[in-house]
Amino acid sequence: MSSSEPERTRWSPKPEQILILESIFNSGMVNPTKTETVKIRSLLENYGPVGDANVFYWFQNRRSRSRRRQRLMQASMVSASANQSSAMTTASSTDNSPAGSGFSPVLLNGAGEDDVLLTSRPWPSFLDSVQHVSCEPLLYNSTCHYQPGFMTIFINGIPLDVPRGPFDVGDIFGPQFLLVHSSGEPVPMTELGIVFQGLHAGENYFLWHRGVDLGDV
Amino acid sequence: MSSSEPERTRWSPKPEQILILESIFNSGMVNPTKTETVKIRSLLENYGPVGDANVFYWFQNRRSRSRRRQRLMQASMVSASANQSSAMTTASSTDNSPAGSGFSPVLLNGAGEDDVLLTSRPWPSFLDSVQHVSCEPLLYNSTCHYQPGFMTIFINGIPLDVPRGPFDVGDIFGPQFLLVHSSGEPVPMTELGIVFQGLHAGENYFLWHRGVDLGDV
DNA sequence: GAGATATGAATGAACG
DNA sequence: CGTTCATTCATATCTC
Repeated sequence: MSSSEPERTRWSPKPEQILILESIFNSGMVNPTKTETVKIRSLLENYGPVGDANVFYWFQNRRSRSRRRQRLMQASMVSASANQSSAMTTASSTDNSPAGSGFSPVLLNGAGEDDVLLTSRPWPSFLDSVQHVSCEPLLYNSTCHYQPGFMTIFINGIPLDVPRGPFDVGDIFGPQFLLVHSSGEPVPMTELGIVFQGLHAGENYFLWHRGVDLGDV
Repeated sequence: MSSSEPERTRWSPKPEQILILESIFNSGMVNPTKTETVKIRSLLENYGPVGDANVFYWFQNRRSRSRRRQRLMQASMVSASANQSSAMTTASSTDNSPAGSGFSPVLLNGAGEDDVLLTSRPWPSFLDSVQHVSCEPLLYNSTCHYQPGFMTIFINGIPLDVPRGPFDVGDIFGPQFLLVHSSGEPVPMTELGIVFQGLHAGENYFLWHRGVDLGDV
């Protein structure tokens, strides 16, 4: 009977899997090839059942929604010139970063140690010693303490307001950190630790602890 | 402390905003473009803070749930269609309550039924003696027997194809019925029962039995 | 004020 | 790739 077990369950990525996927995406690999997809899948399998299609769809959706959000944001910016007061409003979520939902630092290694995926990119063992800094476009800050001249970034999912323009890295993050763009390029700063260009909304950075060697990844 | 409790509050549309959204949806614009979404958003902002994403989600959910309801309704109606000949020519002022299937005949007034909610209208007791005619925009006709020149309407959840243009009411529904728009206005027709303007996709009508007095609601 | 319902938000899957 | 569908999660609202 009727045994056609409906059982249609769609894939629900585990937190660890999401973290891996986000890390990969934010590292710049936004559109993995078939081969890379398979590698990623095998990495994810250490944390639960997952298929290549799931990985494929995940990246497809991630790209799509990332762009859509940017588009919507621009559109709303255009008409935002009208009403000052309440300005940016509600809606929700930027993206991921389930702040405080039992996430820990960064950890990426853990399981599939051997043969880490991303051979082509500066991806890392030093990952577990850095902080992930995500500069969300500040689209939806319904809750916030937003104030002009500042932007909200997320460090490992925890929000923090920083100046939009130049600022002192040591002042904000502590003297032991450098900022590295997700591309691998360090953010230019003076020897006094002043970043002139500020952080770019929508980009991802890493807070790199000076003690770690970046050269040999 | 410090508990910057994210305090994620989700958008709660104001009654005026819901009315606007419902009006737009019922006028046939069930899937606004991005540009239209932005315009709608700015319209809604006159009554409270709202973002593009809210509008986007609202329409997406509205479509989805409208469809789901139609599906469920049809499904539960199927069971009831066992005997009775063809249909609706019998003004079912009598309800046959389908044993505990949750749904019964028409009743629209009941709870916060979906399409109604415009409380300001002359909404009446004679409702339970009429047939609910919903003109869904025929968006999703994957299943259907759709053919050009016709549109699908739902009478108490049962689909029926009618011409898009003028048609003879008596011919389609039987001589004892009039069509009344959900606003309470009868649909204009000649004394021969010909409706010239046809039915408007997305609108809701009632098949009104001529024996019932419309005057005193 | 606990449970049921309504609904905003999110997202996996898939279509065109 | 943009868009849409279906399902699920989370929370607001309602009811007893």
